[in-house]
Amino acid sequence: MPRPSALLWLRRDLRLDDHPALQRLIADGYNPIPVYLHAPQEQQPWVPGEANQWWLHHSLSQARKGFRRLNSDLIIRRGDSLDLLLELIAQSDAKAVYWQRLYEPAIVERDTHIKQRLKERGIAAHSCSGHLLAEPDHLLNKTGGPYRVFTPYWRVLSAQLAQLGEPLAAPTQLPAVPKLDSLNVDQLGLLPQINWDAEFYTHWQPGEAGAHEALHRFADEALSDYDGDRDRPDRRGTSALSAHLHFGEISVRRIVHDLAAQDSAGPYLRELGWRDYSHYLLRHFPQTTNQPLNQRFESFDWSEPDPQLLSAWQRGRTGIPLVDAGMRQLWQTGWMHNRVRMLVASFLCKNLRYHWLHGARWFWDTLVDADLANNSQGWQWTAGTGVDAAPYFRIFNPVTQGQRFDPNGNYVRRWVPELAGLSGRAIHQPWTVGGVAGYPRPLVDLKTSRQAALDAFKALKDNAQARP
DNA sequence: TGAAATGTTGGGGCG
DNA sequence: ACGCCCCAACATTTC
Repeated sequence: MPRPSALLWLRRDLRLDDHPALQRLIADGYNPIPVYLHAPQEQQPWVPGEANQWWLHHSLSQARKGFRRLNSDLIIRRGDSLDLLLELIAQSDAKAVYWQRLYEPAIVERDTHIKQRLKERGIAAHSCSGHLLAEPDHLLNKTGGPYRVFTPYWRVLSAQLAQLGEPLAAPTQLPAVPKLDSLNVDQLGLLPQINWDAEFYTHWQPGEAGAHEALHRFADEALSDYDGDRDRPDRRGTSALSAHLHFGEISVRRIVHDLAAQDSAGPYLRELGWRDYSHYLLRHFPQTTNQPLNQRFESFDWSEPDPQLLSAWQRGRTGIPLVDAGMRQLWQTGWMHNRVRMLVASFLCKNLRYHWLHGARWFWDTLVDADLANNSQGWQWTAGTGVDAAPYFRIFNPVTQGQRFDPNGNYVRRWVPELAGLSGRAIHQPWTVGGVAGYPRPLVDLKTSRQAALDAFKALKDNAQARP
């Protein structure tokens, strides 16, 4: 008797290597039918943005090639996930569905509902771990609540890394899938309508092969100097694995496994810990995609955004070189160096005093690695409204930061070519040499806007004390 | 995973 | 020789 089939419902686990859901499906005696169900509407109100979709298009194409190379396929459909699953089950006589768990609130709710509906119909539904280093529900402090500070959380998580287990090898062959209708990736309409992504292609190689290439590049060229170079936007000191990780083209366990042998891996593993922590926090505080975790900030006096100022920030025309360099790098490549992300965020939330959601929404649309957990926690961290967040008074000075982390001005020079002629010292403060034709004067004064932010935060604090 | 203001210290110039 | 001032360098405090 032939083996029965089961659906392998791929979502953001577009890989063959170290794929627990795939391996468990096979171990349970099924033939996998890999499917991708396009249903962005189910992620309201955070429907994936443009840059994210660009990456998804290419990641899906690569994943489909990967499965076909093993004699399998990836069936692509669009609609309502539950309807599509039931339809596929009827058409293929599949007996079970396997998938890898995700932690965004809307997806958790959907998956819970789907699991229940499938079980009612006698279809086995198995959600597997694999996206994170640890299941958020399994790490709690002594009082049974979630860790609200990163360091104790990381102490516990990092102690568990030794017991992560070996990554599961990719299959070398898969059974053919039955004849089923499938869309082409093109038919999902994921690529932008305007020619905005042209430069993306020179920076990124979406897909599992590109993910492993990036890991090797990082391990060979950057990991040993990571502790110092990760803060240098003028160098290739970071892993640039974020988008690959977001789409599950490589598993975080694979990364830890391949890097942990190197003595210098510690600081990078800690950054992976921050990734897990963001997902952990989102799982335990699902409202933080739209609301401040620290409720005191509900009544904070954010400024009403001036559309022109907001647009200047978005497109890198603020007159602050390092801020503009970062925002242009984002617009042109779909990515921004992490230190510069903190800095442009600090500028928006503190110097302009705009609500962090304005920044979070822009990042959501323009980052190829846009990830709801990382994005929400990152913005709340900078705004000072989150868990273990930067205190309100920690306001970056983009001039000082530029002199410290882009000392020769090469990063600014690359992304703000109007300033290329200035020296390393003047390039972070062109107004001190009379400005540069074609480049705006600073839209806000760093000193006075900083003071205004401090005053606003102080008012919030006094207000809180006034009504205990 | 800050910055700026304020405080302290110690060497050197100078009367 | 000594006190005084200046100021850089560093440390501490405050937001």
